[in-house]
Amino acid sequence: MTDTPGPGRKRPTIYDLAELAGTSPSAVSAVLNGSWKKRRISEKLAGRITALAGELGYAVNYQASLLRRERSNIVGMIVPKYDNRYFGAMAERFEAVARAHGMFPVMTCTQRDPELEFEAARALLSYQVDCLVANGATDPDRIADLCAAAGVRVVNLDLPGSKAASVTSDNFAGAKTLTHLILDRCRDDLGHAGPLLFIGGRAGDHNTAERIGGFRAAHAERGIALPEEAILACGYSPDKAERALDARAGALPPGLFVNSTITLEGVVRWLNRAVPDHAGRMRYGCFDYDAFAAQLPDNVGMIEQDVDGMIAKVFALIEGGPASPAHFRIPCILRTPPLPRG
Amino acid sequence: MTDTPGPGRKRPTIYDLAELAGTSPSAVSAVLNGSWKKRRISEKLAGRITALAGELGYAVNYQASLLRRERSNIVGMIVPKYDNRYFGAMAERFEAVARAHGMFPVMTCTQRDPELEFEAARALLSYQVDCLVANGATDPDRIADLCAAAGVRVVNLDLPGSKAASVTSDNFAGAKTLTHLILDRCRDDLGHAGPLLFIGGRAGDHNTAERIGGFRAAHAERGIALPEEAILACGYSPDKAERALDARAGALPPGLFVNSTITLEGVVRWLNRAVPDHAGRMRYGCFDYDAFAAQLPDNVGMIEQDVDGMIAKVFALIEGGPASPAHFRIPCILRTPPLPRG
DNA sequence: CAAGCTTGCTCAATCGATGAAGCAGAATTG
DNA sequence: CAATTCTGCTTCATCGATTGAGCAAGCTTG
Repeated sequence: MTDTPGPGRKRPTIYDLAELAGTSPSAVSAVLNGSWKKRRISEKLAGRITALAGELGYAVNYQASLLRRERSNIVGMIVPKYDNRYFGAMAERFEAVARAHGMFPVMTCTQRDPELEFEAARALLSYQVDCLVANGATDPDRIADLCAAAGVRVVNLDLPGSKAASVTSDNFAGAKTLTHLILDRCRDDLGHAGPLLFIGGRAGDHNTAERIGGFRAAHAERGIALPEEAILACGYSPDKAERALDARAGALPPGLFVNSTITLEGVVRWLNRAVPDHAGRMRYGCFDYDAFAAQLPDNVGMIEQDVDGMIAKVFALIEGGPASPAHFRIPCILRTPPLPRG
Repeated sequence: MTDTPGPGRKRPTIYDLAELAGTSPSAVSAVLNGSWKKRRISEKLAGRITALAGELGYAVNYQASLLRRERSNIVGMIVPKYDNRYFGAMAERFEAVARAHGMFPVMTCTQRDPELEFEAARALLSYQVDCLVANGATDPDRIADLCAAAGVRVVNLDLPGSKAASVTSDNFAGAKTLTHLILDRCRDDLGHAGPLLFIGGRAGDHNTAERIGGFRAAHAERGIALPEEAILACGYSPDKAERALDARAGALPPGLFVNSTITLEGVVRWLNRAVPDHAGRMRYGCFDYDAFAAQLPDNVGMIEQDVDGMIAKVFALIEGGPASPAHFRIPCILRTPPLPRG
């Protein structure tokens, strides 16, 4: 295909192609961007140019192309992390759906750093995104202000903001459902009436707060009093969970609501270490999904966030008319083990 | 900060700022891109322009800026998938290191589709990447040709190619080490001399082939004969593993080499279903890492690929001089359970 | 066969940022 | 005080693709 490939070569431009084909740059441009029929370029010339472009490995310069167009068709998303199932799936789904809508997705990972978050948003604006998805942004309203000044639409994802439309999981409802399930199983399998222990996350965290709300609501609906010590918002990491459990006074209730698989990792480690005979004598559920964690014998259910549903809603908002700062809560999916255990 | 934010606004340009500040566009440009000292713009004017830019939420138009510069400082990477730990970690690490090197990372996910792979590479070229990382590309040489024509450097990652430098895990050595470990534990804990069963992956797959090579080599080093049926390259998915195990004739050897955590999921499911009393009577290892899988009682070790090391090598190649199509194999990390089991 | 339409192109302005070259006016020097 | 240097700007061409306007040749039509 390529003549004599080698580094240090200049990328061919429409001017190069025009000279080689003995025609004008605008004819080349029209042929290569598909507007040639409209611009009455003959099939013959079009064929010649296309073939030449193929030979030279021509690729448009978007920098030049987009400078001239008024819409870029680029959708940007900032993401806190990739290396966990939830945000990884978000990133992947976002890409696929953007492409299906004829847009070009650009993502950037902010490492949960609020300053980087803002800089990343500005960088994406500089790439002339038509639209920005602020995924898990700690200060979405600051980003919304920036985008408003640039006339760029924003949608918040995973964490809500007040200045743009927001799509999140229905953390409250999901947590309430899961809490009821764990309470049911504690009662049926172990004869334990509650309350459960909530572990993991940060109380200041919006989603954790909503989940704690659901956790409390489920207890309230059953008339179970919930002492303050029943909420251990000790952070997410396995180590923090282990240390929090070590530091806890009093007997461990046999029912646990674990706020993420990361935390569950610490919980399992702690159980294996500190409660040698725990097998079969605990019931827990986790707000997050992991295939191996789902197979742990005393795990009675996991909440999986509906990533596809959330991304679909995001694109509906992007395509839809002028966005009001509404908050859409997407129901979560409860995953229970295939067979009942005893 | 912003006056009256609202959609449909035009992004401010240096021309807008120049008019508002009563100065020329090039002064504004110089101030905003930091070259103002060199261009002898007064501190006073610089301050005025900077303040104005802040007020209006100005962000450079990279399309225009990059069109004028000769290097873009954009590094592109194509990735097969995000939603697994390995490629998720790759993506995240790639971003972080690119930023640390003062480059802007752009990634695009190819869904393991060879055609999309090529199109994605072309799209990244259109974004004027200075350098492209072809991660897990099924046809890296085709991409290398395309890039050579554009004078863009390529580095292959995870899967090697012949026309550009390649960085992969040392799959052979990793698999050999893991095989020896499993054989040791089979002998010591269960009195089983081998051979093991290899399960998962596709034999045509470069990395699987290398791992099978390591698996064979370990057996050969111990003088253990390895029948053909000991290699079950049945694909990666849990279902395929389950079905392959169902279809297998003869007794299951007590030692397994599992080629990925995805496959392990199926293996564990099958064991739970088809071998009720398997606990404590099996030893297996997995070429891949997952925190929960690591806690499975009969799992004697997992191979974690050294993502940080691989990405570091990739950037060393990017920064380094003219790249020869050498193949660098990065050693894997063996992760064994913290406490010996019996 | 002149007037008008169609076909198949080319011309030239434009998008926003950049930076070499240039140009007043002030400051310094001999 | 003329010559030179320095300061602090401005002017303008440029990057590559796009697109409205224009133009020459060929074809219709009355």
